[in-house]
Amino acid sequence: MARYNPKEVEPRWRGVWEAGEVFRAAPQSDKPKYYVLEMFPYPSGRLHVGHARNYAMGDVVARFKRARGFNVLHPMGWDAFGLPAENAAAERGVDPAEWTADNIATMREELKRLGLSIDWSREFATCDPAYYGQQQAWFLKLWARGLAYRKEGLVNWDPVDMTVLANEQVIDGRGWRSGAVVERRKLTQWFLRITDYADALLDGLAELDRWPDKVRLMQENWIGRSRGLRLTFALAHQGPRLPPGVGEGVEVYTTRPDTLFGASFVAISPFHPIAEALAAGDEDIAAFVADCRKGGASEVEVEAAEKLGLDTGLKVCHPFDSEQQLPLWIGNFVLMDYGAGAVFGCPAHDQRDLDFARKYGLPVTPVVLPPGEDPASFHVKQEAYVGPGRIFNSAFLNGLDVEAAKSAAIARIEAEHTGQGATVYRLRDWGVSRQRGWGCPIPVIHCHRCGPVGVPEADLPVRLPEGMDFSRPGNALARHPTWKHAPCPSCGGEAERETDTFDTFVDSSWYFARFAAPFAQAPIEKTAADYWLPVDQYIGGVEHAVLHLLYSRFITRALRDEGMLSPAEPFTGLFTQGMVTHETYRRQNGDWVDPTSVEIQSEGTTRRALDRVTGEPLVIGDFEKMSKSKRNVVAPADIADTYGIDAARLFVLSDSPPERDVLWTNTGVEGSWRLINRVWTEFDTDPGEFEPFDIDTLRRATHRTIKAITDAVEGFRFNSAIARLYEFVAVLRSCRAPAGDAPRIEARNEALSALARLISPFAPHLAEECWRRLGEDGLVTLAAWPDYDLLLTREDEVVLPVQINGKRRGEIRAPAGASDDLVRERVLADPDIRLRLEGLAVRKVIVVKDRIVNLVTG
RNA sequence: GGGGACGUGGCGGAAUCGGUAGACGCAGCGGACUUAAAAUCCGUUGGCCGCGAGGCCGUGAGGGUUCGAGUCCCUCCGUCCCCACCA
Repeated sequence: MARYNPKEVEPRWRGVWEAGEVFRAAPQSDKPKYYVLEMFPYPSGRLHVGHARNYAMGDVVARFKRARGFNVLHPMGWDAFGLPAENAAAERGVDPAEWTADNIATMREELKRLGLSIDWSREFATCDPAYYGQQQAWFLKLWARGLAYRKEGLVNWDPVDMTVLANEQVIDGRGWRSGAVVERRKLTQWFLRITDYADALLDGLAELDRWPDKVRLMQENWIGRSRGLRLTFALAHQGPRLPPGVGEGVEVYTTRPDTLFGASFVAISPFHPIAEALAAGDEDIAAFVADCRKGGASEVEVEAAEKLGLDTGLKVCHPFDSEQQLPLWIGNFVLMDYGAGAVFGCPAHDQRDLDFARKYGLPVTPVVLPPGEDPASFHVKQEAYVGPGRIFNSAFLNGLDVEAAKSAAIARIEAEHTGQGATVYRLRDWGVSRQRGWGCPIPVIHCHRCGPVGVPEADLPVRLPEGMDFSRPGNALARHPTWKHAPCPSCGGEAERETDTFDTFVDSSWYFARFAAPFAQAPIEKTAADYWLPVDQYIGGVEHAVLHLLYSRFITRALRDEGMLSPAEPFTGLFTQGMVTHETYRRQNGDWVDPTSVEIQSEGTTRRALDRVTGEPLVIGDFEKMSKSKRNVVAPADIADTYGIDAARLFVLSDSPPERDVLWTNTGVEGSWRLINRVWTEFDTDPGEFEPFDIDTLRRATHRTIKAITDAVEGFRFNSAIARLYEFVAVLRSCRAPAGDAPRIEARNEALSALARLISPFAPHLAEECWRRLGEDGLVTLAAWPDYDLLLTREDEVVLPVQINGKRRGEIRAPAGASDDLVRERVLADPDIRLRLEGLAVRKVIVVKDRIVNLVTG
């Protein structure tokens, strides 16, 4: 009997798996297919236990499905373009390609040590020209179909890093890396027409019934479909003529056409063409517009920013009454890129308009009468009324309810041809240009004569050049001395390459399709993709709930419409897992301390932390997401040496339900390590040690455990599944068969055989070792999942708690499935119960079959 | 400001259909083994009262529905997440 030694066992079995190529997905098969995928990692350099948890979850699913008879695809790749590589290049002078390749090499080894059942033959990185070249190919197809276009748009510009930032890279109005205040700048950018798919993406959510409701709701809100009216307020030709370039009217969008008679002003964005035209001829307006543009678009600034406006002096005509004129304001709160870039203000029924009106002394005319209010006395004071009611003060709309009035107002405007009903989305087209050197080049050449021309397919991939200079901020690709010079593919004349690269979200919006045939000569090999897609189970962090998951859904639909693949949705099942957190420790001076240099002392239930070396007392902080800055990162390798990878896998899966955060503790890992040793002990016991046991009891426990764990894994309740393993091992240690007792040995072997297979998805190395110890020839990894006998999972006799008026007062035994009459008889005959019922009249007896009995007294 | 989720012992959590609240793990306490420690094993561990049998209370707070509520409904408190000047 030898102590289980993971340091020896784990690498040995990984060698066996690798030599046998047991995780290679068959290109086709009689078995049903199952595609399980975890969001691929950015090669940041080191794996931490948060990665381990994510991939362990996918691995449990992959191993389980394989055992259940599926042809499983479980691949791995690298989301390898992005800023950290450029930062490393700037700080240390390394080549981003080399830095990335080194990190991949390190992390690949670390991932392999986790014992994941991955088909490594399909591995690729998004920075491989073979991958990004295919991305360029499909981009050109989308462009040809009009799904990509160039447009001058407002972007977040980091003036220090000299690049566009995505909204999520702007934190409190500052660039996430430079800390510089982000500016709004007009820049010509490439966009993908995701808004063409807004309806499809919204409606498609209804079918994603294996997605968390939360994520579906977030996407729904992000797309933000609203129905309303676009209408034009004609400019009044008053006094002096309209300034040049202003046009004849102001188009606005509203979801409340029912309140048009309550309008008291129209406001345009500082970025509106009319504002720009006016600014050209008026210093005050120019100053105001410039001031507005300076303000950051960040949440905090917006929250704090005052609603500011400037009266242009121009007037517009009310659409229903051209006699009535409204002032035209410029408002700092009006967004240029939503709706029409202009609004009409109805202060009585919109809080923001009300605040604005009060500030600038504009009229407040209520037009919706709340139920029970008197039209003569109803006034809006400091709070706008946004509820339902009857329309009044509104000519032909009077007396209608809000919804009817909306329809009536739209109908009238449409009849007069001054506007029409419209659907507007919060979703904007996806700006994919980035002024970065370490990304996928946008495969376009700008010709002085022909304009932008796609690089011919034969010339793809457009490779990144070597020797880019990352030592200065800005776009290293654009300042490469020779790269951008290329002849026009169309006329052969002098031309320049596009120097922007794609947003890395483009790279990750189709990689799951590439895994079907990762080295094909086309972006997607349709036969392979149609076999494997959609991904049956996708697993990753909830932080990608909108962007990555929405972009992937969009690109999948766009490529489908291009005929490149068949399914509309890329991921039929989605699971968003929680993070791994760790307690934090700080010195008295505030410095963070690495957990490995902390010694925890316990006195009763109080804990103290001391520096392991100096003995200095430390402050114990909260559990927080593992991060370098707080020095609370734990790497799987740190645990592997002491307890083995299986213990780490078991712990990260057992501590919390998968969607919630795990609190990483060393003592917790020790608990998992204990389980591993207990399991191994059961396979390695001396036949001389035995405990007398009832065969039926053990068999029932075995079959009940198989059922419970099967159901738990199907339902992503890995923590509950592992709890059942603990219980089962406790049963096994009290059921040891004496030598020569064939029936008991058989029952025990049945139990051990099941245990090895049940624990295999969680602790695969241990399971193999146990399987071999059982004398089985093949790999437990390739063994079929154990079946259970439903009869054995049920009890013959059940214990029924007996309640009197809902309080538990005793229990009786009854055969399983006993009739209500029999149960009632037994309860009323039970001496304990009779004693308690003394002096009480039983008015009603409620029997819930095989569960509970409740006696109601009068 | 809008939307959503959650709240159960000292801690992580279980109870998936409205039916024995606290499975399983961690920490704690007591014991066995040991010269001793570690490891391992056994027992115990929601609170209060009681020598005991047992009783009472208990799932953030308050109400409601029900024979029966951690679970359903309403109000409130707290925590977390997402979006945010979206017209």
